[in-house]
Amino acid sequence: MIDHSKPKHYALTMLPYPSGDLHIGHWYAMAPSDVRARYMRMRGYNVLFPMGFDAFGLPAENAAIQRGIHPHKWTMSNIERMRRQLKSMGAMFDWEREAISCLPGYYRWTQWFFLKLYDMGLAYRKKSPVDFCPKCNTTLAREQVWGEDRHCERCGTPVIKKELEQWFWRITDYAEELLDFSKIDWPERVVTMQTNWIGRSEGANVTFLSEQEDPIIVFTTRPDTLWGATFMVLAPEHPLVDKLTTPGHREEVEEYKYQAARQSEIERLSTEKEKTGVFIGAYAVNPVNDERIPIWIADYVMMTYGTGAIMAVPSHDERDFEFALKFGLPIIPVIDRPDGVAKSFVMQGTMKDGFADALTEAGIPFEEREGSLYVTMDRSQVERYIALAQAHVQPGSWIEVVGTGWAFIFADEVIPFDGVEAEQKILARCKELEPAVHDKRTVMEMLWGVEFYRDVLFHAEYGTMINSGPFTGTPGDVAVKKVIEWLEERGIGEFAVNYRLRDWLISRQRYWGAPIPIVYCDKCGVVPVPYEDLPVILPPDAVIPPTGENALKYHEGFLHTTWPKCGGPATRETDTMDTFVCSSWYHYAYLSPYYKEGEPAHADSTPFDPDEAAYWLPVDVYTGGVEHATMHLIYTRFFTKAMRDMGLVDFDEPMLMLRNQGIILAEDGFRMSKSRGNVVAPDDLVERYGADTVRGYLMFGWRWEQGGPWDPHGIEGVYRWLHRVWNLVLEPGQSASQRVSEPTEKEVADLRRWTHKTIKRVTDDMEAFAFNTIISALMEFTNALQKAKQTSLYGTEAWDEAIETLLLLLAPCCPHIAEELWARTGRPYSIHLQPWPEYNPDLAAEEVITLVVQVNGRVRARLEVPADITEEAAREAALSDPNVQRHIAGKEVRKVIYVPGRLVNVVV
RNA sequence: GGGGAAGUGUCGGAAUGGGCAGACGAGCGUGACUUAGGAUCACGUGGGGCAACCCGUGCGGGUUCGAGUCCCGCCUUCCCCA
Repeated sequence: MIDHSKPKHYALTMLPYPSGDLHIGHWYAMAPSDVRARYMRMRGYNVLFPMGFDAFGLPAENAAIQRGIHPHKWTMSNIERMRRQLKSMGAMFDWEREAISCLPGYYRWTQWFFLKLYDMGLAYRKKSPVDFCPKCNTTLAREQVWGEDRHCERCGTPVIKKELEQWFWRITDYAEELLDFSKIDWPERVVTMQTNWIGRSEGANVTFLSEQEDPIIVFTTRPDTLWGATFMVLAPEHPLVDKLTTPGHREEVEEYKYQAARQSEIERLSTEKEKTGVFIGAYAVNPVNDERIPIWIADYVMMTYGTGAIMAVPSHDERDFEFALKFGLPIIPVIDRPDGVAKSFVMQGTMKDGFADALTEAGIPFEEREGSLYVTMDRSQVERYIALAQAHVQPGSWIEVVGTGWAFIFADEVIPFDGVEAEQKILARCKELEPAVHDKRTVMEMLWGVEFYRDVLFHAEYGTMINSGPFTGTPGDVAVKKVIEWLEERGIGEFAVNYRLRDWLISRQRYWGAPIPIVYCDKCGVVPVPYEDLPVILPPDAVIPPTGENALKYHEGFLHTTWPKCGGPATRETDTMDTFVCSSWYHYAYLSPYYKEGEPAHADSTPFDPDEAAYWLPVDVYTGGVEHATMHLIYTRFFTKAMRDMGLVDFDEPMLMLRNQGIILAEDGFRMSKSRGNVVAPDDLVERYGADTVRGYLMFGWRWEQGGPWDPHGIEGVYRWLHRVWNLVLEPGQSASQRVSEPTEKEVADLRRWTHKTIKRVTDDMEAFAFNTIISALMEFTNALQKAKQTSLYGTEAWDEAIETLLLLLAPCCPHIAEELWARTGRPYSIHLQPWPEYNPDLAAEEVITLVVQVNGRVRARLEVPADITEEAAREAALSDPNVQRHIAGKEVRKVIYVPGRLVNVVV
C-alpha cells in the first residue's frame, strides 16, 4: 500500500488531553503542523501524521465526583466530540492510526514497559513524601494543592507531607546521556532548560562523623572550602535526625519538622525567605581539622538534593552566611578574595595623632568623614597598614582589617582572624574594651554592624585557600582538585558528580491511570504480574469516593488476587502510573495502535509492528508547546534510550527535530480560561469564516513560536484575501479573443518572475517554520496577479503558470479552497497529490534593480538600473544624478563605496 | 539573585553573512459603486515641515562610509531556574 521506495517523513504534533472541546490553542499548534506535513507530502515524501488522545488523568475523576459520570464514559464522549472538531480543521491526520491511552489495548503495553523496566532493574520502590490531605485521608496530586497555605482543593484542609512507598524509574542512570544533544536539532531554549534541569555538578562526597560515629555524607561542589565548614545542616526529613536529636531539643525539632513538611519546595528554597532552622543538640566532627561543629536542621536543605545534608561554609556560601549570621554561628573566611580588597574603619578617637599623615606618606588611600577614616586598600598595602596601625592605636582601642589580610590590631598584639580559636580570643578582648559589643556572638556579627564593611565580608568565588591547615596558600585554580586527591588518599571523601535530576516518581494514588502491574504475595513479597497476564484491567465498575481517594483501594475484586507462581493469595498494587508514562511512547503506539490486542504478550514481544517501525522511525519533526520542555520531553527521551537498551529500537533519540509554537492568549491579554469567559471557540470561527480562513489566520497573525493575544479583526483580512483569490481564479478577465494586444516580453518576464520568486519565498519559509510570511508572500502574489489580470497577460501561458502555482502553494495552507479551485479550473484530482512547484532561479532573477545612492550614508537618489550593471557604470550613474550632484557640490569626493546590486555611497 | 528571549507605526508583524526601515494585514481616512453598507473596489496612512529636507527601530555610549541588525552599559517585559 505504501510505496517504500519513497522517502518517509514522520511529522508529529503533541497529542491533546481530551478535556471536552477543541481549543483555539489546539488549532494554533496543529494547523501549521498540518501545513508542513502536507507540504512534505507534496515534496514527494510518504508522510505519517497521526493523532491520538492522552486520555488518563485527573479531570476525568473530578468529573466523576462532581457530575457522577464514570471517567471512561466522560473521556470517551469527549474524545468523540474532539475527534469531530479535529476533522473540521481539514488536517491530513491518519485516523486509522489513532491511539487512545486509556484503552486496555494501549495501556497493556504501558504496563508491559513497566515490567521490562522492572526486569532491567530500572524500576524500584522507595519511601517518598507525597502531599496528603488528613481530612480526606488521601494523597493529592500537585495540581490538587492550592494556595500559599497549601490546602486541599476539595475540603480546604492544610495539606501535609506523608511518607509513602512509591515506584520510581531510574532516569538518573541516563542523566549523563540525556545531557548529549548532539544528535538532535532542538531549540536552544529547550536544550538549556533540560541541561539546567538535569543540573550536573562536579565536586566531592565527604564523610563527616557525628560524635556517636554515625557517618553523614555530604556532597559539595566546593571541597576547597572544607576548612570553613563551621556547622552542618540536615534536611528536616533526614533519617539521622531522630537518632541524633538530644532529648532537650526533641520538642523543638518535631515542631520544626512539621512546619517544614507543610511547605512547598519553591517556598523552602526561596532566597527571599527569612532563614529558619533549629539546633538538634548534636555535634559532628569536621574530618579535615577535627573541629567540633554543631548539627542543625533547616528547611533550605532538601532531602532530594545531594544526600540531604550539607556542610555549611558560611564564609563562602550565601545561604549559609545568612543562616550563620542569624543564628550566631561562626563564620571563618578560608578563601582569599581574588580582588585583594581590604578595608579598615578607623573610628574617631581610636588612634593617636599623625595616623592620617602616616597613611598618606605610605600611599594608603582613605577617606575622612566626620573625623573617622575609611580605608580601602589592596593586598600589597595590608602588611604596611597593620604595622602603622599598631604603632598608632590607643591602648584602650583596637582596629581591624577585613576582606583581605583579616586581622585585629591592638596596641600590644595583632590577632589574625584565622579560625575558631582566634575568634574566641578576639571576641573576648573586644568585649573587654567596648561594652557596646557585649551581645555579639561572633566576630562576623560584630563586623556586619559596620555598614562600610558589608561588601567585603563575604564572597563565593574561587581563590587562594587561606586558614586551611596544610592547604593554606593553594591557588584557586587547582584547589578543588588537590583537596579531592587528599580526601581520597585519607579515605574521607571522593570525587563525585551530582545531578539535580531525581528518579522519576511514577506512582499516582489515583484510579484513572494505567495500573502498575505488581502484586504483593503473602508468601513471595513484591512480585511482577506475568507478561502473559497483561493487561491488568482497570475495573470499570469501580466507584470513585467523593473524597477523591483511589477507588482501586476499595475495589475488592481488583484488590485480591493470587500470585500464579505460588498460587497463594496476593494483593494488587493500587497505584497507577503517571500519565507522562503513557505519553512517553505514544509515537510508537501510532505505528500499529493496540498492537496484537487479544494475543498474550511476552517478555520478548514488541509493543508495535516492527516493519512499520523500521520504515517510519524515528520521528522527523515534533511540534508542540515549550511548557513540556522539562517533563514530557525528558521522559520521552529517557524512554527511547531505555527501549534501545531493551533492543526495541536502534536509535538514541525519539524526535530528530523539535519546534515549539507559542500560546494564543485571549483578546484581553490573559490566558484563555473557561472561568474568565474569554475563550475563543474554533467551531464558531469555522462556521463563520470556514476552516481555511481560520488556518490561514492562525498562520498569518503571529510569529508561530511566539504567539500573542487573539485579535478578532485580523481574521477579516485573511477572509477577504481568500475571496480575492477565489475571484481572481474564477471570475473571467479580459479573454484571449478580446485581447487588444499581445503582452510584451517584459510583461511576461515580470509575471514569471513573480511566480518563481514566490515559489522560492514560500518554500524557504516552509523549511523555516515561518508561517506568517508564507501567507504574506501569497497575498503579495495575489495582489500582483490582480493587476496582471487587467492586462493582456490574462489567459496566456504565463498567466496559467501563475494561477496554477498560486493554487499549489496555497494547497497546504488552505486545502479546501485550493482543491475546489483546482477542480473548477478543470485540473485533475487531487491538488494534494501534485508535486510541489519547482523554482527556477533564472526566471526569478531581477532584470532591473533599484540602485540606492547615498551621500555620507543618507539616501539621495534611487536609480533604476540593469541588474548586471558594472561597478564603473553604477558609480558614474550615481555621481551624475542631479540630486547627488547638489549634495556633493563644492566638496571633495573622498571615497565611493559600491555594493554590487544594492547601493553606491559617496563619501565627501 | 542567576540564566535565556524579546523591546520596530495605533495594533499583529516584515526586514539581521551591516546596505531603500515599516513588506503583508488590521485599524483609520478619502473617494467610487450603491436605496443602503460592518459588502466590494481604488487611493492614502511613522512624526515634523509649503518645500528642499529633518527626525525616527526601549535609553545612553561605541565600532563603521553606512547600525533595527555588531560591541559596551542601563531600563522594561516575558519565560526558565534558584
